[in-house]
Amino acid sequence: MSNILKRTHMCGELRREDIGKEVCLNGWVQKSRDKGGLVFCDLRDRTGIVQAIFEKGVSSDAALEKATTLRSEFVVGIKGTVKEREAKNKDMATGDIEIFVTDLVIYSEADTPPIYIKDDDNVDENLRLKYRYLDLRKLKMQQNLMFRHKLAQATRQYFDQNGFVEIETPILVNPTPEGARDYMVPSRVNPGKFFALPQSPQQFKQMLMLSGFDRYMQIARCFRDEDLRADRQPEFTQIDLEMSFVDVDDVIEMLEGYVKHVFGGVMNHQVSLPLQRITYDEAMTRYGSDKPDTRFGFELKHLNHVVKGCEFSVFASAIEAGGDVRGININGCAEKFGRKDLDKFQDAIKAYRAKGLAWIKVTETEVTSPIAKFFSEEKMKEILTVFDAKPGDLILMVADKPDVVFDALGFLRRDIAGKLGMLDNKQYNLLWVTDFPLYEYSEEDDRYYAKHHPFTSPRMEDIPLMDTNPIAVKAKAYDLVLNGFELGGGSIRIHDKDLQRKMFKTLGLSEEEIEEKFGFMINAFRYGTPPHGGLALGLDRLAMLLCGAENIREVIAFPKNQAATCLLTGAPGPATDAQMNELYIKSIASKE
RNA sequence: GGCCUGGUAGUUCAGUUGGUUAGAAUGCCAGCCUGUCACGCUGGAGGUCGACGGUUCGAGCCCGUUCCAGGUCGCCA
Repeated sequence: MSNILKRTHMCGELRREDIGKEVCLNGWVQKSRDKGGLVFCDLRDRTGIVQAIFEKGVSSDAALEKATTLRSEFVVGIKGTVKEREAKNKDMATGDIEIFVTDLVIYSEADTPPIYIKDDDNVDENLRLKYRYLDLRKLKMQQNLMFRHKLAQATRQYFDQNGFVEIETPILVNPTPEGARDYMVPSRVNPGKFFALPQSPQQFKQMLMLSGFDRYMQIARCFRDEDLRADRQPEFTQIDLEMSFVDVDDVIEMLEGYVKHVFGGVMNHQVSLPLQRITYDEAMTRYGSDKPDTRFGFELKHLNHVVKGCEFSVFASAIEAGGDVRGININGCAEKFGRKDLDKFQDAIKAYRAKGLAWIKVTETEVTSPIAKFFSEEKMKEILTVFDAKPGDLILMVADKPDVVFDALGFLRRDIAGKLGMLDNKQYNLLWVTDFPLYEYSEEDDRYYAKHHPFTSPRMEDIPLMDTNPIAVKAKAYDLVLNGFELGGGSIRIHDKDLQRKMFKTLGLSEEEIEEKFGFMINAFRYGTPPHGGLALGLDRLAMLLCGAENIREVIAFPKNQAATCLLTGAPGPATDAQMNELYIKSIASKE
């Protein structure tokens, strides 16, 4: 006969209405308090915690005796009666009731765990990942993963209701020459050849459009062998979708419906549509970022026309070299930040290759600035006018190459807003950034790369510029941004074989490379291709932001650490000589 | 690859100008306790101060090297 108690309820669900019921619960001992003959035991499962009580006369002698041996994380089953508490606990959801236990089964005992099973411990990440199975016992982690489940359910529901078909695409794919580093998988039956794990299902979903599936979606695992960040894992999950016979507005409209559905459904937050749209150029000039956080101001101002040819050589020479002078007005903070703070700001933006930070403090009576001596009173007034400066304001300026200026100021405005407590995490500022450049230029490699990916369609009117002025070509590409985080991005794709070939050529691919890597695609376009486009959203990142978590590991059950290893299992591990031989891999190149 | 922060008891941390036997809280162990819920009381165990080297009469502390972790820049079509 089984000694497993048949569960009647979950721990965290019991309430006043259940008083009088006979219940069976299974779970982990959160904490046991032996008062000497009277034993309190907090029992935990994924729904919450409930107090059980063992007392002479109520509990069997055997149960009472076993109860005194209970320690944290023992796994037990109890049978008993729900009663109203003598002493209620307002801080517990189940605080009005407790279980008077008649019978106790100890399924397994537990050593003292190396980490505490409670939400607010700030134990080392190392230990959390090594003992992930314990870390995941925390109610917070369980709630995060259950939230993620709901998010995925809501996602499937919405796209199903809108006629999307969920289709799985391969995990073993062809290595790609462009883009992120691939995770490589050697092929045993094809000596010397390799699969890659997909960075995204991009080409397969486009093939599905060619096949006529019309609307596709997939919650797809993707892999990129790049360095990790707080919001970046080497394997991650995308909500991937593609639609036929659409242009930019159609995809955006479909996604806005999704955003409303999800925020309403899992967050109980009403999103008003349509969402704000700004162009890439506007995002950069106003916020210094292609994923602007619009929960606060501090917008960038352009100063070139005012300070061009001025005596302050840093400004003048930056402009002469084709660069920019821009700044932000930190309203009312002239007194808030002292010399030390300003030095720290300057150090911080050096990470973005900025060389220095110029500042102006405005008070009722005077203007203080280390660069004031370079400007006439008149000029200074002009500068202040650009920033609409008022007494008490602090103005920060950077002069450098345009991208350095944007990066530095984009960082500063958000960093300072954070320091000033202006980042309200209950506020959800969603917006679209549109009209991205099709290309970006790499000085290092002296060539153009696709800013999004090489299947992105340029705006029709910009096609002639692909040969003459590539950097000016705008793409039918769009990103969805939430509070300064890129939730996802997409584009209308090229569906014309000649245009696709032209695109590859402008990226510097040879005929042979085009044929080898993308020949199937250009060939496929010959047989009737619907205009199509789509988008991919980062499910992990979305879950993270909606949970209010600051790290993506908080919403992934078994994440990798910063070195892209799994501390729980030790992956990646070595292969045996026999395995290596079978895969025709001779030796490991030394890392020099 | 660069930069920043950190590494001291099972855990989270403190550790002054370099100076006796390295502390606290919590956890753990034993005993007591019938209304606790951060239970309480009494007692106890628990340390290669990340590692190696150097300076010094003397190093947790200073110097060098290195390892590990987190954050970040580059990178992430």
